[in-house]
This record gives sequence, C-alpha cells and structure tokens, in this order.
Amino acid sequence: MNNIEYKTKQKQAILNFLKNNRDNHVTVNDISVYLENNNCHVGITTIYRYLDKLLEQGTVRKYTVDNSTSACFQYVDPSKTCHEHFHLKCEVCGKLIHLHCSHISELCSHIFNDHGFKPDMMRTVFYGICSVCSQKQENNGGNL
Amino acid sequence: MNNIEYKTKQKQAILNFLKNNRDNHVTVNDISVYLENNNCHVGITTIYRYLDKLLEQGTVRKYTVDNSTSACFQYVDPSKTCHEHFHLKCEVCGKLIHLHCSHISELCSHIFNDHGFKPDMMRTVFYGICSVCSQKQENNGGNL
DNA sequence: TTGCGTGCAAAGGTTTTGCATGGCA
DNA sequence: TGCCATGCAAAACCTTTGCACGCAA
Repeated sequence: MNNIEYKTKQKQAILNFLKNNRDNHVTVNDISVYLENNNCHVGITTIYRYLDKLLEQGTVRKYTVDNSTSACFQYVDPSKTCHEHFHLKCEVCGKLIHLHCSHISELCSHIFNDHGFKPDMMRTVFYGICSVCSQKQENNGGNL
Repeated sequence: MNNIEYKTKQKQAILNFLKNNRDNHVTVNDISVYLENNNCHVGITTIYRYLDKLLEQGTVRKYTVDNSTSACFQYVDPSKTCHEHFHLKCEVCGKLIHLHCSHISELCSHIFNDHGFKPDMMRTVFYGICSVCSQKQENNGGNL
C-alpha cells in the first residue's frame, strides 16, 4: 500500500540501455534483444511496464514514426531541454536521422510566439529525402 | 491489367464519411462503426485498402497521435493542397492547422543546404499543442 | 466478360492482462 | 515478512495477406 518503488537489476539494465542510447530512439524489441545478447534476460512485459512508469515520470519520451508499427522511446536528459534535437526521416531508404541544430529552436520559438502553437519536436518528424538517396536518384535520371 | 479504378458503394461511403469529418481525424474503427450504424456494412479490409490508396493520392493524411494505438486519418481538402502550407497538429484537440510562414521555408533551405536533407513539407506535420488547448491546461492548473 | 473490389478467415506483429513466483526493503 | 516486481502464457488489439466470390465497366 505504500507504493514504494523497488530497485531491481532489470530496471537498472533497461535504464542504462536507454541512457547509453540517448541520441537514438529505441523500440521495446531493441531493448529486449540487446539485453538478451548481454546475458541479461528481461521479459518484454517488464520492459513495457517499466517504460510506462518512465513515461509518467517524464524520464522517457514516446513517439511513433510513420510506417513503423511499434512505438519508439527515447531517454530525456533532465538537464537538457531537447528543443535542439529533431528527426529527419528519409522516405526512400527509411533512415532516421538525428540532427542537432540551433535553427530549429529558433523556429519553435517563432511558431510559439507568433502563431501560438507550441511544437513538440520530440514527436515531430521531418519527412523527405536524404543526401545519399537524392544523389542516387539524380544519377538514375529520375528513374526508380 | 489496365489499372482502372472502379467506383463502388463502399468507397463512396468511406470517402463521404471522411469528407464530413474533415475537421477531425478518424480511425479505421470509427469509419467501420459509423458505416455499420448506417446500415452500410463495409469490411475493415476494404477500409484499410481504400485508405492506402487515398494516402497515395494525397487525398488523406495519416497520423499517429500519442495515446492512441491505432492510426488516424484525415481528409485533405484538394484546394488546400498547397506546397506553401505547413501543418501543425494539436495533440490535445486534434485540430489540424494550416500555416503560411516564410520562416519554415527558410528552415527547409537551411536543412537542405547545410545538412543535405530535402524535407517534404507536404508530408511533414508538426505535433504540439495549440493556443486554445494550452490556455485550457493553464487554467486547470496543469490537471487534466 | 474482364479484372478490380470486396469480405471472410487466418496470419503476423505489438501491447496488455492474469497469475503464480521471485526478490527488494 | 510485506509488497512490489517479474515473467510466462494467453488474450486483446491493430493491420496485412490469401483466396474465392461479387460486381463495375
């Protein structure tokens, strides 16, 4: 009845993995596979339940990228406001690019100040074509 | 082999529902339930397949909104299908905001010139909270 | 008549739930 | 020793696929 949270191996392993991948988003499967390969089996039920808690605490962000059926999670650095980090998704090769760029926070401030809308860049994904794929398309003369 | 698209009752019923709800996003289940209640049964397979087509045609947009496990779709007015438009989606009320703003095209140029990524703003949606909903949240002192 | 469209059933994948057991405090 | 945490299995969902039949053109 006290609602005290216990410290366990599983939780620490999950949180460590999230922290070590703070620059990337990871899926439940990513976590499960990684831990498995490191001789630290954790049931997916546990992963889901712990991520739920971390989500409530704001320790982690959840978002979904188009075409991906499963949810993505990312550790949120308490000191850092993640306004400077955003995502580009290449629609050709599917690569997800993580970009640190001050221009984006300027844009966010502008949208908020002048348009009253408060963007959540952790949830927002820019769709387009990455440099590698656009180069390929040029070389092919526009054919697929 | 001609790839001609046929007109059917089912498609018309789905498209009508989408048009009548152009101010909201709807799920496959919403569509299915509504049609069922209107004595117009359409299998979910058909709904999924038709939405896929509409998506390719750009007649409809697909979203994933937090807290919802299933995908959301929203009719896009053909007259508003303009490359100068950017889209903001409020995650609280679901409203889709069309925005004209030179700052975003500047950002796109910057992303392309300095990062080599060519954003497709027709496909990109900014998620966040609109002014009305953020005001409401403030008035509630942060409670839901 | 042709071939696209439809819908059922089944498969595939992700997430949640029930329940007995394990383990922190 | 209390309770929370864990993990298996099963259930609950969402979405896709296969296939036979229906139906627009």
